[in-house]
Amino acid sequence: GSVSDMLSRPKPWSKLTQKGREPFIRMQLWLNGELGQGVLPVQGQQQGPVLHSVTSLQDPLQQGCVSSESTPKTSASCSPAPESPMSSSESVKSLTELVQQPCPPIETSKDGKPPEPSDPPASDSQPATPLPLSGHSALSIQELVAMSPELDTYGITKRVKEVLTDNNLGQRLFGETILGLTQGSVSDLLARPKPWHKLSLKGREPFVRMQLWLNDPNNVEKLMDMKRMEKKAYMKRRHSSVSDSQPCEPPSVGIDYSQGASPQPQHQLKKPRVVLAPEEKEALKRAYQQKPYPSPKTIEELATQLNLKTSTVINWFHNYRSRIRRELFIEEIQAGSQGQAGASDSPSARSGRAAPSSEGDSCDGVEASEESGGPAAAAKSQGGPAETAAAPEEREEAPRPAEKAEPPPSGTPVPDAAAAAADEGRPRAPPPPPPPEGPADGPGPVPNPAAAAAAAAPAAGEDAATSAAPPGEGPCRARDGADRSSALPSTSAPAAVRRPSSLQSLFGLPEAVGARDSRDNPLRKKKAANLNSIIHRLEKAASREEPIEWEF
DNA sequence: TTGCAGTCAATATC
DNA sequence: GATATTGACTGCAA
Repeated sequence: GSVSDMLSRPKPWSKLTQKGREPFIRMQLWLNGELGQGVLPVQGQQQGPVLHSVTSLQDPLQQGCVSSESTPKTSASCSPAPESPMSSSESVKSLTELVQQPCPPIETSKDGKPPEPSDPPASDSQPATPLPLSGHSALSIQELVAMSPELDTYGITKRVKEVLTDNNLGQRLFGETILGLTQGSVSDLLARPKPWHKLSLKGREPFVRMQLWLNDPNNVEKLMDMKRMEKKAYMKRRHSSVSDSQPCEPPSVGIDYSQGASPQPQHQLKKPRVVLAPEEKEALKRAYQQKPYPSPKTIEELATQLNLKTSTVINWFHNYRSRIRRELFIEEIQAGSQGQAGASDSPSARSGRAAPSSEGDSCDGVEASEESGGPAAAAKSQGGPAETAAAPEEREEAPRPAEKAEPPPSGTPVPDAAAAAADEGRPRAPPPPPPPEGPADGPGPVPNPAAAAAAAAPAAGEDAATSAAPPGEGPCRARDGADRSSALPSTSAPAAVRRPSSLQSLFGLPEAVGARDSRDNPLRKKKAANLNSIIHRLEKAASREEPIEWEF
């Protein structure tokens, strides 16, 4: 009966208690083959050990995150190769060790990368899988991910960034060597980590890897070695190619996809990257504001009017929604941590980030923030409607320059921002032909895309929506204050509740939540008001469209 | 079929 | 040269 219930109505990980997670861990182990023996000791003596191990496993990861170093526990060599039929308890145990060891299990050798077998030590058995994981460690990672306690993704990335920066290590090297990801992904991950509970198993993997890496006392040295080796290899390549007077190919490790065949095809295969013009983006954003989930027909129209492929429009919406969502997460986290510790820690990290980084986008985030009203819900409800709701809020952000990043660009718009700002400012967006900017920029591929888009976008009725954002501006963090409470849920709330102690230190956002708000009170009030209107509109929209549980 | 999470990889910026 | 941004793609789930 329990099984049936569990299989048909599994609770989300974050809602489970330690005990409640156990069955899932078992299932995961089973799926991984670790419990294949079919002799899973349900109850009985074994149960004890199993549980014990499982629980104990939490520490390694957490510790690290906290700053442990405490017990580098250098357990012998890493060779607890699971694989072999071992009892679940054993397997778990081995994992624990794995994490604790100053292990550096992950190494990469992505294609031509010179990575050399750098530290053959760790890799015992199995040849590495395509990814940087070495043999069994790949398996272990997955298991670790499955059983890992909630990790402070923000804290982890923060530390990683610090370590990388302090040691002058690049994201590319780190990503390819430690995470098995490309530079762009690493950058994105470090800049916009999603909260643990919002991550899928796969999405958690990089964080577990990072945590393991942070726990490795020799992490930096190892990377440095890699760096050196890479340099050497590069020099060698260069030398040889030069001496051979051969036009050396791009340093890109000469991936030979082209092998065998002529290198030509490669070029042809390359699709030129589509780069949307600012006007086009504006138009799309505007359309998004009115309808975050446009119908195929609308997409079609948009594509036509903007002279883009429908797939491009579709992709754009997907990406935009998802990125806005992420911005939201970050804001929540940052807000949380800010409140708590002021800037202390890593000045660079947070502040730097917040401001400059995604500027325009962060602003998007901003918009996102406003979504907050819904967003919270959105986040919570996973996408769906909530977002829709949120969306309306979106106002175009003022893309570009720094200032906007700043706090109170509100009243006074900035050049381009102006347009956008205008929109917001100008209540009821619909009235005024939305795209004043179009012209400004000059000859856009599309005559008046924005307008077109706007037009295209149904939305109609709730123009209100558009206007949504009152003078709000305060793009980023709008929601903070007000919404925070509700929004936060995901990220911190649950966590905090669950494991206060560790989490606290890990996540660094204690109950301070409320406290920090004090900072920009004025703004917050405004935003709060903003939220109200947003909520109002959302509810309206809700009634009209889909049923949702609006939780504000 | 649709939406989303994760990524890649080409570009843009710094 | 390193990092940030972003359009596109893959795989999965509902």
